[in-house]
Amino acid sequence: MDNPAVAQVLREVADLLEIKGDNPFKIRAYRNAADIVANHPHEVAGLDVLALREIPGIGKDLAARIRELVDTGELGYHRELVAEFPPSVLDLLGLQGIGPKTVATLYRDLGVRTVDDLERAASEGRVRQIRGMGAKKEALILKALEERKRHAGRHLMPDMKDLAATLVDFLAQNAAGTHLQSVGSLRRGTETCGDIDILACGAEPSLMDVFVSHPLVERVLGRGETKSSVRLKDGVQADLRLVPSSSRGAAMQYFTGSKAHNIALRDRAVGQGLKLNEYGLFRTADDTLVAGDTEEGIYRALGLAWIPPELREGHGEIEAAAGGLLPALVARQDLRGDLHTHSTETDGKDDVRAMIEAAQAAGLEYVAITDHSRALAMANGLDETRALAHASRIRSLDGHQGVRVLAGIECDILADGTLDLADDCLASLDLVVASVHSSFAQDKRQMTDRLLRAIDNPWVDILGHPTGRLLLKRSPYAFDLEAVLDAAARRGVAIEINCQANRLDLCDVQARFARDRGVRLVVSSDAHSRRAFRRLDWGVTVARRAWLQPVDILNTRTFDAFVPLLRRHQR
DNA sequence: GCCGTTTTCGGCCCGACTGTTTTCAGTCG
Repeated sequence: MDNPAVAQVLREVADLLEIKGDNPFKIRAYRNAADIVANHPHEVAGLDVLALREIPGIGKDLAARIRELVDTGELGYHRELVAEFPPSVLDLLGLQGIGPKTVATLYRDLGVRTVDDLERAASEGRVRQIRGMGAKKEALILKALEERKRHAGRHLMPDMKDLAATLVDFLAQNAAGTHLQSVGSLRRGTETCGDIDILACGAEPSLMDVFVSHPLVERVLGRGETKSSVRLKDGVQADLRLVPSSSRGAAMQYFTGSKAHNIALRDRAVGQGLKLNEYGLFRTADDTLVAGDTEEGIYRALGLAWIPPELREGHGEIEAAAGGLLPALVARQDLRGDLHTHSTETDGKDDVRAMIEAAQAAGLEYVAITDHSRALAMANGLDETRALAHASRIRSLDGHQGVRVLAGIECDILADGTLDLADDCLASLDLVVASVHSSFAQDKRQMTDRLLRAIDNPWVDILGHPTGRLLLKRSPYAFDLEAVLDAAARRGVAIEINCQANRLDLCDVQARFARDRGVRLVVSSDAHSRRAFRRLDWGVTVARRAWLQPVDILNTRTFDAFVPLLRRHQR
C-alpha cells in the first residue's frame, strides 16, 4: 500500500467521523495524519510503529492503525464506520454547500445514501420539509447537483497524468522496446480530462493482456487486437491502442487532437492533394505514403513547423506554424523563482527552512514565503505584528543553500477592496500577493470595484488566483476581467497563474488574453508543503497553452533582474 | 487522537456568511 492509498483511508475515516458527529479534534487528528502521510518523503509501509510514532502528529493509536492498514490492506475501524454510514454518502460531501451535518441529516431523515437519492429527494421537494432546511437550501442543493453533472466524468489533469504515468510504467516493464506515450487531452495538457489514451507503437498484441490485468482495472469494457478499453477505479476510462512503428507519428498526431486542430490539418492536407489519417499522410492521387513515422515529418510535409501539443486547439496555431510565427514556449526549467508559498507559520505543512530547501531542490534560485493574513483565521493568519516578526525570521534565512528568499505575505482582499493589513506593514515586506478568500457571492459591480481598489493599493505586487474558481467545483466569481487586467497592466501589478491542481487560475485562455493586454504574469505554486513545488509543472502547462514565452513571465528572470520589476519598485 | 520545560489532563486556528432561526447551526476557507 502506497502513501496516497493510506492517506485516502485516513481521510475517509475523518469524513465518516465528521458525519457521525464525533470529537472534532479527533477528526482533525485523522485529517492531519492523512496530510502527513500523503506528504511524507518515505513510504509509510516501510516504517515500523516506533518510526511512525516519531512523526509529529502520529501517536500511539494512529501508528497502530497505519500499521494495520499496510499489513492487512484493511482497517477495522474504517470498516466499523462504513457499517454506520454507507461509503457512498462521502460523495455527497463533494457537493458545494453540503457538509457533514447535512449529509447526516439527509441520511437519517430521508434515507439519502447516494447522489441520485439526493437528486430525487430535492426535486420532489422532500428536502425542504426537514427541520433546519428550507426552499433555499433545496435550491442550493439542486444547483450543486447541476454543477456536479456538468463536471461528471471529468478529472483534474495532474491526477490523470499520475494515473497515466502509472499505467505507462507498468506497460513499459512488460514491453521492452515499445514506444509508449499518453496522447489525447492529457498530452495537450487540458486542465481537466475525461479519459486516458495510451499509444503503444510496435508492441506485441499480448500487451493487451498486460493492460487489462493491471490491478487498478475494475472492468474491461472491450479487448481487441489494436484497441482495448478499461474502467479504472474512480470511474476513469483508459484506452490502449496498438499501432505499427511505421505509423507512430501519424497515430500520435491523430490521437493527440484536438478535434478542431485535426480537422483544420486535414483540410490543409486536402488543399495540397494529400490525405491525412491515423496511419499516415498519403498522396490522394496514388495513395503513396508521404509521411507517417514521425509527427515532425507530417507537419513538415504540410509546410508547417512541428506544433507543440499544448497549442493544438484550433486557436491560430496552424497559421502561426505556416508563417514561422510559433512562440518559443516557456518550459519548467525557465522558472527561476516561486512567488507564492506557505509555511507552518500559517497553514503550511513545512517550516520556512524546509520550504527553502525544497525550492532549491526544485531548481529555483529564489522563493517568496507568503503566509496568510489575519482574515483567514482558520489558517491562523498573521496580523501586522506577527507578519513583521515572521518576515525578520524569513530574512535571516536569505541565502540559505544559495537561495534568495523574499519575505512576503498573501494578504486578503476584504469585502470592500481594502487590504487586511495596514499599508505600513505591507510596505515593509518584500512582496505582497493579494487574494480574495471571502464574500464570493458579491455581484459583478461590487467584485470588480473590490479588485480594482486592491490593485490601486501601491503595495500590491501580485493578484493571486484572480478568478477564485475551483475546478469541477466552483465557478469563478463574477467580475469584469478586462477592467481588472487593464488596471493591473496600468499599475504594473502582476497577475498570477496559480499552480494548484484545482485552481490553475488564471486559466490558459485568460492568461493569453492578459498577456495580449500588456499584463505581466507570474507562475506560482501556492505550495503548502515542500512536495508541492512539483505543481510548477502544471502551471507551466497552463502558460504554454496560453502561448507564453519566458519573457512574458516575471519569475523567469534572475533574482537581480526580477526584483526591480516588482510593482513596489516601479515609479 | 495528539501533545507536553504551564506534561498525563485539558487544551487543541476562528471569523464571515447564509439560511434558518428568533438566538443559532452549518459551511467555507
